[in-house]
Amino acid sequence: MFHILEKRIAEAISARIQSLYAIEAPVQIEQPKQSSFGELALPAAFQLARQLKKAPKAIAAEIDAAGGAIEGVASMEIAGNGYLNVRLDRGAYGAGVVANAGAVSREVATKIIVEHTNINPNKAAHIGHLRNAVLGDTFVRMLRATGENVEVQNYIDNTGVQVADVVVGFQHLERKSIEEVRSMIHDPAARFDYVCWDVYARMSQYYDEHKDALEWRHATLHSIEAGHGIEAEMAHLVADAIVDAHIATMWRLNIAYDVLPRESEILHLQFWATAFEQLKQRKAIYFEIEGKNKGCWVMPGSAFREGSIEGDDDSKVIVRSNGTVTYVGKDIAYQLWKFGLLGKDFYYRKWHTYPNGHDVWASTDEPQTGAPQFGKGTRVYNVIDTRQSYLQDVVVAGLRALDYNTQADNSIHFNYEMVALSPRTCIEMGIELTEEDKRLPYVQVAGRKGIGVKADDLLDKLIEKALEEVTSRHKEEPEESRRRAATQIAIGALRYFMLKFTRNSVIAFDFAEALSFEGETGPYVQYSAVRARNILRKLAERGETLPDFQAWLQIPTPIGVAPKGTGEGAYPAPYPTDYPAPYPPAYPEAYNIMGRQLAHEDCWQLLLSASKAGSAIERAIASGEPAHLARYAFQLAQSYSNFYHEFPVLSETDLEKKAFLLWMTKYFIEQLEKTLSVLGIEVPEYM
RNA sequence: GCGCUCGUAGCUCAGUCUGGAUAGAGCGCUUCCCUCCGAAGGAAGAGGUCCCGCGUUCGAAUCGCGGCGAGCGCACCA
Repeated sequence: MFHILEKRIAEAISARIQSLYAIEAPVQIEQPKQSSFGELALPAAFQLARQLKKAPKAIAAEIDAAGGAIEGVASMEIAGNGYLNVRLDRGAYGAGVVANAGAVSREVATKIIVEHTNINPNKAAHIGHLRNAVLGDTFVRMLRATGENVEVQNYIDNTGVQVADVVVGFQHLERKSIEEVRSMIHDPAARFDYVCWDVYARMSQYYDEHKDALEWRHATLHSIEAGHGIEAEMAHLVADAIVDAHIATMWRLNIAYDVLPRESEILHLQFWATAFEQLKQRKAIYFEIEGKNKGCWVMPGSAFREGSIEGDDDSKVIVRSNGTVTYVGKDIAYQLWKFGLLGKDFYYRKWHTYPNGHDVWASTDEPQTGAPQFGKGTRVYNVIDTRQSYLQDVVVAGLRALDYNTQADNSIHFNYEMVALSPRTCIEMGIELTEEDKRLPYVQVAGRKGIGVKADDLLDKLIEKALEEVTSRHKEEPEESRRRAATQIAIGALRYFMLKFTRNSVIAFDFAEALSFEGETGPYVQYSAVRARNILRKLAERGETLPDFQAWLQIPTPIGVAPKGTGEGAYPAPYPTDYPAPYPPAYPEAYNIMGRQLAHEDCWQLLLSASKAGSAIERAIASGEPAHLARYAFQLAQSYSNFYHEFPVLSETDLEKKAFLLWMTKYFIEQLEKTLSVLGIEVPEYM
């Protein structure tokens, strides 16, 4: 509804400017600084002031005087130094919202790929990984909410150094046999991902003290690459088990995947060999015959770095002098596959079925039947830490060098800053800090040192605290039900916490802050939905039913776009004049009632805010900031709090008013729940 | 050294892309509000050199240049 008005007003004002000054200008629409200024602000006069050499205020006055009424607009006024502030016609707007005007659905044929999570399968997930997964998952939900077809990929580096190091740790430090590792995996109490966390940290420390131990790593990597030997077997065992652990952890947060492309198949199916041929043929890379990169295939720095001169100083090695490919090389091949440009595909096997019936598939090198089609996207978002910007630039440069410019343009590094730990939280966790560290704003997470907060631990802690809070308020409810509510609250708190910061802000993770359920938090937003639902529940308990407000307003069903303009049809003018309209409304009864009820500021602000859910999602996609949608949810909840305190709905004696307040409550719930579901947050039954 | 990002209230952050109205929110602090649709809430208040300087502009937190301070990158690791 809101975007219809925006468009209509922009067009009308644009036409006025055209006829007044013969200037073709796109009209910008802003939100006024204060709600008392109206609903829309047009800074058009400022832009024209320069061209016309006239005071903005005078121009605004001319534009204001230039035309007749705009449908849906109650008044316009000149404010500040030349703003045109627009007040909407509340009756018309309200009637339009009830009639569900402007609802659109669309079908798309193209596919968007979002790659996120991508955790090394060698230890438990930590809070840094959570930021990645929550950002990625929320962005996926945002895209899907607007009708996009989205495929979620989680890349598994199951053959890399990090997995190898855990294998080395099990063999040489822990002296564990394959059978012992297997039995740990099968014993849920052993918490295999936690075991690996410690083994990895210990092994990293051991390398620091015994450089010759690196031989073990090399031997293990060699075995993994060759695909046989006890090391390779254990590597697969470890990686597969940890992938399962990550899937389980993320599922706790309502995060699921469609496909797991694995590095092992990229190797075995020779993805790189195919990409290598393409890169050589197109001369995107060349064989270096001198300098420090002698004997390597390199991509010149000029390909991916602005202002770089040809020379080997900042060129990037793609194939090492020993003939093995670097990570970036493999990533170029993978990116080509995502766009369907490699001319090769994986085979797939079903990896896991989620409790809701959704399947996640994994790549395999053996032919299988019955798998869906993956890859072949038209746009690709890679949710990756901003520290890898340089490498992502190289990947995109690879596409460009192969003349895949459209795909290069559609390769988006959805970057974000890291999650660190606040010094206070480090101390709480028993991590030793120097005096210098204590004065820093944050301390970096380091998997090699075992410094970090495990995702499952954090979630458990949140659930425990939420359960205390829930129990203190609902002793009468059964344990299972309280635990369910506590879990939903914990997830709401965690997801909101990860989303409230914009992407390029470093999060200094702090337990006290993350465990807070007050103020700008997920639980605050959930609470407003719970309170609204309570009203409807109490209504039913009293034996009353929710009035059919649409029928009350004499708006015909089925829901459709309101007829514009003349109000022809079943509701002839003249309409009652207690809420005068500047033009004949589509639904006179609705127009009157809504106009009357929405005269209350808190009602109007809530309706307006709630009606913007759709455009909030679109704006957040446009800006690439899930944080903006989180903020919208919070503001909508705040708006409801004002409404809630102002209007005791159930005790209202005026029937029209009560019907309106109940409808308002229901509409708010619908819009907030829609927004929360895009944020991946559920609303508990009670809290 | 080069590149990227950041510097806004005591703290944590929005706002900067696209310049415009008295610079916002949450936390913390000070005072209030439960005969209840559960206060995980609400009302009110104190709190700002938008890092500094110069420039562009009718107008700069926002754009440009130069400083200062902080972080992150710049492997034949991933």
